[in-house]
Amino acid sequence: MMDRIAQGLLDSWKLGNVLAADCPSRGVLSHLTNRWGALVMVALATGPHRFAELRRKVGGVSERMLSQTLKDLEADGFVLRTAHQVVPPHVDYELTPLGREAAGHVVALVGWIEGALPRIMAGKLALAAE
Amino acid sequence: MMDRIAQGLLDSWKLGNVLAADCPSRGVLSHLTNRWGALVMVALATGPHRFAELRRKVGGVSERMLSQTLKDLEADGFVLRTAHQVVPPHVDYELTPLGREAAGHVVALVGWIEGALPRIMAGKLALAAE
DNA sequence: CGGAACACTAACATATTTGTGCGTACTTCC
DNA sequence: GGAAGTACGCACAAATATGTTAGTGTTCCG
Repeated sequence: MMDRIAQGLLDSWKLGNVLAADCPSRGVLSHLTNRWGALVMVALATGPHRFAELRRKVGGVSERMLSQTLKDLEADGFVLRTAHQVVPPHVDYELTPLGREAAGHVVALVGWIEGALPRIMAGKLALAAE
Repeated sequence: MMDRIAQGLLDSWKLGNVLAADCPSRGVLSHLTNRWGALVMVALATGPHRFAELRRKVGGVSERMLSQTLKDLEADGFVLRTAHQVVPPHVDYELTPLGREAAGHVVALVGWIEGALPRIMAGKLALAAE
């Protein structure tokens, strides 16, 4: 059933594309799926955040990586950066409409992983025990 | 609207988890989202494949990376490896039921990217032109 | 009989990603 | 007055990811 759905999607989208080494979608995919991209999207899915706020929310990210990641996502048009010209700097990051669509899928994937985690871990234990 | 949905999912799943640096889901996420993991899942979504067949289908992957990726996905319980004991080796890879669930989300994300690519590229051009 | 295909693996070299520490120009809090 | 917070950029180091090459043992093909 899932196979039929997947096959249908593959056919309708002519999904040979990403599988081709030189498709531009590879770049976008990597921004959304590298170590921090997905996490930032998840964090932003709940609304606008300031830089330091994001940094605290996404556990383990360094300032450097966060700004890098945000820059990539901004360049892809997923994130809107708004800098208020005040003296202690104040910058807001939020998802664009396009970003919200992307975030929906990322959140779905991440959410599924979390939900399936018990089953995944159980499978790992079974393999390890054999 | 999307925000409300995302917020709801986040709350119901207590999604602080992935955002926490030490959640095991981080590992699974990285296997599904690193350079080749997602592509292999997409390729396998259409049915079982042999090693060399996958290698040809996923553009640009080296033998080393492919076997590494497959091993990771197998360890997560997403891929089932079946080795037929014949003399020119013959090994089949296919998604497990769990893997099919995961692949559904990955295919959805990748598919969306391909569909949204025109809009994404248009946005990039607009930014570059300014 | 030479060569390709199969499904890998080990060793090594390189590329890319990520982290760390420092500096900024100012303000607010104690 | 000293410390901390703000949103980064830069240079350098370390870690990780990826690629390259060569090799395995057999069988089929020309």
